[in-house]
Amino acid sequence: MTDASHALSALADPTRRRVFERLAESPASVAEITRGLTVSQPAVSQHLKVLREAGLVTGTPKGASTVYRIDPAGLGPLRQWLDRFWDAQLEAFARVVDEDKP
Amino acid sequence: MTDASHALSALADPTRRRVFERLAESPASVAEITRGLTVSQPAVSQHLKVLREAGLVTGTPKGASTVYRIDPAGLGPLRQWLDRFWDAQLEAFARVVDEDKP
DNA sequence: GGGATGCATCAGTCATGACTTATAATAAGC
DNA sequence: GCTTATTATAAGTCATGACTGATGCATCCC
Repeated sequence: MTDASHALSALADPTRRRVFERLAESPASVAEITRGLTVSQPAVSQHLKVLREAGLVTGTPKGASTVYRIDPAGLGPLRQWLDRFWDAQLEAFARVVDEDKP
Repeated sequence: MTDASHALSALADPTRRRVFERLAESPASVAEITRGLTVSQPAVSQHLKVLREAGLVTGTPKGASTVYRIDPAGLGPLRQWLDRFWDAQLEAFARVVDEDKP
């Protein structure tokens, strides 16, 4: 029902959102991600851990470094959750229209 | 670009999400919302303020009470933001497929 | 008008989490 | 093998924000 909660709380943080947006452009290592930000490397690793546990990104070891990429299925639950309210809104609107009938 | 940030941080909180979900079913007063939860009335008012400032709900005074309802346009930016990554993912996939060609 | 109800704001408490530096662990290159 | 590079974890600090009770302010009803 609300497995979107993980995605929501993960993406609520601005820094974590920037990490996610960075990976949306192309896969990158932790060092590469860190270069684009103003926080330390451990901070980036911690953010990546949260994003990983939320199913939003995946990390695959590549030699000494680890390449992170977006998990395509990660945003699914959030999208679904959002659509529920979209539908609910349409229902509510239909209800109001219905009440206007004699 | 990321006006979705307000919506994200607003919906990241579980209690606030429950308030939002409650209003998705039907408009309600603050007292009615509070009845469905386990937090105090001031807490609900504070959550409603955040949701209001995020453009997710609207409150209209009705006599002594205030009726809150979902703002249909509120989730728009968040949906749009989400779709950006959906598209980016498709692009990335197309790029990979392209690279496989001789 | 006076009491009651419904909501918002104030002030204060407390937990969570975002960040830091330091350090451990693993892999690559000389 | 030893140094260097890359990442993950540990420990600690600090700010933010979610909650509470108390209070102010309207509005309705008698």
